[in-house]
Amino acid sequence: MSVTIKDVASRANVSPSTVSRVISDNSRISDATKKRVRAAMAELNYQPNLIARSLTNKSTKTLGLLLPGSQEDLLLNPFFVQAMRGISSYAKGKGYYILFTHADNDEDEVEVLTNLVGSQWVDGIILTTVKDNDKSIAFLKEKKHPFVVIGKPDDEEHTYWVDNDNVKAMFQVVDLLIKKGKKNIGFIGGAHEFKVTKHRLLGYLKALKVNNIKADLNLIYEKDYTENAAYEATKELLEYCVPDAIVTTDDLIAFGAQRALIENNMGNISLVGFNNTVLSMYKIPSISSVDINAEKLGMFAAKLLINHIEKQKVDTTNYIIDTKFIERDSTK
Amino acid sequence: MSVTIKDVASRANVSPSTVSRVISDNSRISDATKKRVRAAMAELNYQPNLIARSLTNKSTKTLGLLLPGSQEDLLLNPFFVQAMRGISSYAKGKGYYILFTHADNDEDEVEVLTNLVGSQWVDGIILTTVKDNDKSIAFLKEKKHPFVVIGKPDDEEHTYWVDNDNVKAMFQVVDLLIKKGKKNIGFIGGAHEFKVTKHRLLGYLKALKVNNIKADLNLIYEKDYTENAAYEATKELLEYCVPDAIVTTDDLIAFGAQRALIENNMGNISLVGFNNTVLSMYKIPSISSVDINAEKLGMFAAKLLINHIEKQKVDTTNYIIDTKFIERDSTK
DNA sequence: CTGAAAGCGCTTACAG
DNA sequence: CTGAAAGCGCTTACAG
Repeated sequence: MSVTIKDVASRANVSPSTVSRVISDNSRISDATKKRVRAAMAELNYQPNLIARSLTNKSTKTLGLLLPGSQEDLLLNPFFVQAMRGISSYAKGKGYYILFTHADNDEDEVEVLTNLVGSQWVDGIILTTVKDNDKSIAFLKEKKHPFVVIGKPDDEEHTYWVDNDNVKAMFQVVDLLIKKGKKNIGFIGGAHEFKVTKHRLLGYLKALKVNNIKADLNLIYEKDYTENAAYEATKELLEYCVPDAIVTTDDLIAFGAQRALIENNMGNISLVGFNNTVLSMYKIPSISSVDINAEKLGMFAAKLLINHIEKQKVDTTNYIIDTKFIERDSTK
Repeated sequence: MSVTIKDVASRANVSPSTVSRVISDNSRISDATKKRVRAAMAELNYQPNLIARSLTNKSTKTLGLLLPGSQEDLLLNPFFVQAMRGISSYAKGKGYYILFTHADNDEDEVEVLTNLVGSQWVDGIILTTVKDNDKSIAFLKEKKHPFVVIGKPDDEEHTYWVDNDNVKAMFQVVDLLIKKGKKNIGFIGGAHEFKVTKHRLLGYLKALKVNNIKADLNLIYEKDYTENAAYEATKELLEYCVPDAIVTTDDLIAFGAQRALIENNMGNISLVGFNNTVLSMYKIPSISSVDINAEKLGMFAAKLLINHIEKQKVDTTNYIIDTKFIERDSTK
């Protein structure tokens, strides 16, 4: 059916081995032969069969991307698409394909990974969320299968990972609010099981402590990453007290919080989102947020993984991607 | 390194051929042998190497998904993630993997496809947007490579595709608005090059015609699929006249339109979005929208493609996915 | 500088 | 009911 290395060989009057060497631009092949073979390839419109190559090389040049399946709406968070774009761009530049899979639920995740690793489809795997005692990480470590994780894992030393400094990023936000005279600051985060929630909460607590403000657990909520869960949490919070400000771990959460605030005519209470999604800019008032550079997170995840796979000497096991506070009307 | 069919064979004292037949549950193998071989597979934790299998079978059991790269923000539209989820779910159920690639720009698209097809990585390809004289479609047809397209192509008869009935969906929206007494209705769509914009515009025009309202080109805008482009278009529109209602081809566009309306104290003008994204529900006023069932579009795209690849007899070359008008405050 | 041969891990037509 | 052999399309150590 399609043209193979043999067809090229016979057309150029050389052996298949020679054609293969021309493809890899082996220096021991004469220029004359190279020219002839390349002409034949062009005439026949030859493209190497990558499956065959993968089998001999024991490398598929593809990366597996595991998306979370646990929470229905999690995937709708623009973070994932942005990270995917970063991953995809970098991988493409290095000649890698991306295979993407999703888990249906938490238990399913390890099963998906088992199949992926066992089938030998991918050279390495990118995990997009991290939890405490993460089972996927444990599994891949045990299998000694190359992987990288977006988010800070338990074992920072022996895992490849990329992340923002979420503690610091949230610390700066809360510290700034305190400097502006806010004392009573609410915290509305995503589910506690995710490391990212934990780290941002730590930054919040640290800022309070540094500024000698006692933390009040009644001001702290950890729910789902949805607009509605955040709306409900904020209503609860408002029943408890009227805060000076509310910080959140995601713009979607900030949107829900803003809705509750506006409903209670408290639209002027300071509010901060996270991840700086497009729509935060267009809210009324526009919502301050922290740009976490999701695309860059993806790019560096791919970079770290590919370096590792190709056994480049890597001087680090992780990258910390910079964040940036974007101030808008909601904190002015 | 990893365990192969040979290892299983020697452990079970049979030939590799027999092991292979047990894997495919060939009926000519005795139950006793099957049991023995399966035990060996379990003990050794054997999983077939799918790359090797692909090479012999000339089928990779993976589908290529091409995402648009032309417009930076297009991908942030929740539609794509929802469609991806549908594709991924269906494919997973049928034992297919998804390879995803993106084009950097329009010209790049055919090049990406050339590589994908030539490398023989995928059994079929899913295209997620359709334009007039779509080059990607032309290319895949010429190569006779199996593919399916989300959106209605030029050649409806000889292409596999899934789509909503966008003409009808928009017709119903506009017809309803007219029945409610609106006459002067603005239309703000995405870029004209996309079929989907065209079809929704057709539905708009048809509804006007059926109701004997003359179309006014000054009420019609076709810009990018971004909040901001829509905001600008709406401002322009408002300078021209004060409409009774505005229909759009996307929620993101409706968001931008709403912002312009509210700024001009015209928040009470009827407004309709499209694609029914989560946030439309939480806008103030909440925005009516059309649910296009993106996940179902994805599922049926995968279904159609897989049927085609596996040469199931398919009684149709396309599926029309139902839409549903979700009425909210913006049209009450 | 080039070729023949072996091998990657499967599947399947052929033979018994 | 089972096995030996050939083949899928590459790459590379070995030989010359």
